[in-house]
Amino acid sequence: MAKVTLQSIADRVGVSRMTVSNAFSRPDQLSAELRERILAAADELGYVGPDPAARALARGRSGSVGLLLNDRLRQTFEDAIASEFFASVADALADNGLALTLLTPSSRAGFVPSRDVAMDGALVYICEPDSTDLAWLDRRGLPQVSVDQNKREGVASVNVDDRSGARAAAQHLVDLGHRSVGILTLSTSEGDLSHNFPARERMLGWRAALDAAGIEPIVASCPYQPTTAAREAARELLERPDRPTAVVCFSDAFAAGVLQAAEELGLEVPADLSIVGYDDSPLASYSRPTLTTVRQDVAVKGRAAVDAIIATMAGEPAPDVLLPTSLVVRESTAPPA
Amino acid sequence: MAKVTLQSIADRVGVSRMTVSNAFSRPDQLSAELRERILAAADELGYVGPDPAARALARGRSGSVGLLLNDRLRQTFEDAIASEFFASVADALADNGLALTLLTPSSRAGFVPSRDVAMDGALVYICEPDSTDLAWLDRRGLPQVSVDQNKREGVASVNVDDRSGARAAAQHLVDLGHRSVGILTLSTSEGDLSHNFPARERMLGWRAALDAAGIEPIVASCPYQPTTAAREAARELLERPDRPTAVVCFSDAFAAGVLQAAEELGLEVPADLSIVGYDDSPLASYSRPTLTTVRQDVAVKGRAAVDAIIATMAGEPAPDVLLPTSLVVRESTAPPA
DNA sequence: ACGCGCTACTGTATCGGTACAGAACCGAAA
DNA sequence: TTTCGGTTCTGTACCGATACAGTAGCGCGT
Repeated sequence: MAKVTLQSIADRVGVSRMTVSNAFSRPDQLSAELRERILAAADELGYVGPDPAARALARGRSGSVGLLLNDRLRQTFEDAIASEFFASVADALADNGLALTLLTPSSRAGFVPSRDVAMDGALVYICEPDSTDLAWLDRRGLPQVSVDQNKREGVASVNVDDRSGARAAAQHLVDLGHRSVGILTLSTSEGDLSHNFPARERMLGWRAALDAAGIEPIVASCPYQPTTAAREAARELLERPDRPTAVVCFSDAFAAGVLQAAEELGLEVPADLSIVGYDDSPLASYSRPTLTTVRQDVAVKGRAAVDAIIATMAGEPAPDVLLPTSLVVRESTAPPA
Repeated sequence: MAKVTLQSIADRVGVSRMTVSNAFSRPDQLSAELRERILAAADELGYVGPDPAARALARGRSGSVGLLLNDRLRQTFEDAIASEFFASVADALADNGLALTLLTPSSRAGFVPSRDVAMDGALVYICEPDSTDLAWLDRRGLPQVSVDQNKREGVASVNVDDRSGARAAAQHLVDLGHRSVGILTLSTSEGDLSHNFPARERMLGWRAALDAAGIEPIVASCPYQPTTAAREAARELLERPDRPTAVVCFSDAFAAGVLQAAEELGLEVPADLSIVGYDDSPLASYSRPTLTTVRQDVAVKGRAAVDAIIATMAGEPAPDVLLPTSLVVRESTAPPA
């Protein structure tokens, strides 16, 4: 059987194609009675609804929003926080009649998602600021929102107030009486934290509190993956002669690595070592002892990102959102021995 | 400035629009020299590349594959296994020049992702077999692959050999000498496990091993979310007068709930209670004690699903894949006291 | 009887590409 | 010289919808 299009339905009912289109897309443009007849005929012919591709071309928008990541997803998702953000974004978009399309790097020559995938806007989540993908988005003139990244001129942004969060984390240790504090932060490929918003802000926050207390931290770092890297970096930190009595970490996963290292070295947490994580991921509650950490509301972040991209697509001025954090004190911190 | 299209470039270079199209999409159709000139002109005019929407309409395919889920993503992603699968799918698709679009339920009236989103095929991941979304996919005649679901006639499927995995888990407990075993499985909204492939197969596997040993299990169940439900269900199970000496669980998250309940009740794991999880999610290694569990290779599952959808889209016969599992013995199991 | 505003429907011109069949040209084999 | 195959480029006909302006008919106030 031939493909069913608006035209075939129009012919069947004896109206113009435009009227059939309106029956589906602008019900207020025709009488209810005629609309019923058209829909019935469409159903009878096995019509599914206006073809999304054709509609996208004619309307000039595709109804989907891209999410740009520099890393492969498998890596990104090792941390539950990323996937939770993701989920929140997808749900919020769906409620606004938009679909989420993932733009992850492709190994296939000639296929560049940020250039070749139809979308009306994009969320830029974890990207090098000078990535070619970003350049394609710019070139297409697509509305963008950058999340957990440095602001770019004229681009909407959604960020977490990581500096305050980290400051609270470090202050908590200071208040408990710690005077020797370690920092386990993220080591980026460039060796330069300044372009990574969370890494830079958290560092500034930790140092702000420690500086005020006259404490010079011992800094260690490790890459985002694999998970074992955190444990090894933590071992080194804890085997130093001037072993700190407390450690603040870039994430809960890093903190879990410190916990493992402490266990291996026979250190009691929090009696011998206090640990503070970041994010309040599920991990923070599952681990033993449970982790003191800085909570960020990832669901809210996702919704904020969606609100921002929708506003930007509507031509409204680019908002800059900064979301609050809160310290969650659990079992992994205590005064020093 | 007016929008740059193939035609503007053609006019600029003095060739036909078709030749410009070929310069981008079929480089072998024209001389290298002319192609260079065309690309240079395109670059100069600020052309980004063939418009994805127009290309989708003309070619008859959109270059993206949908992932259909019945639940909201936020819920689905509470389990790391789902997001890992997801990530693996996205990465594998990208390597094949395809994008991944998420089809999650929308609260917006008139927007039905499975009907309204452009795609060339769909992976059906967690869906009621009689969902309307599935019906739309069918009606569109879209190639499908169902994952972790019962096979449907003529639809490709990718499943894990959950029955064998569960049997191995239960057999492990039998071999350790347990004679009183609890099962904490998934309770579905319908109260009927038969339509949920993993739930049914795991139950059949557990029972197969236990039946052979003449053991009648004590069965408890709880919903997939929230996470606390597992702990509560586990408490009930462990407070029975005939408390089992071991429990097999539907997932590692469930097992973690049992672990928490045991802790609350002052039971030592594995001395007083053995626990076996399922999936070998990160949780299984993080928890204390570490969890004995059944490993499934989610990355392989994702790649298999992608291979299957690509084959199906190419018109090849629908494959039925069944992936192996393996028992991973860690600290949470031991002989009964 | 006339003009007015409304609702209900239609005609035409895109949207920006791709497929496919051919035309023009050129060197080599017969 | 003719024929033939191959490369390179062109013309035309879609792909399946939507936007927007326009027309027809109708009730209504005057």
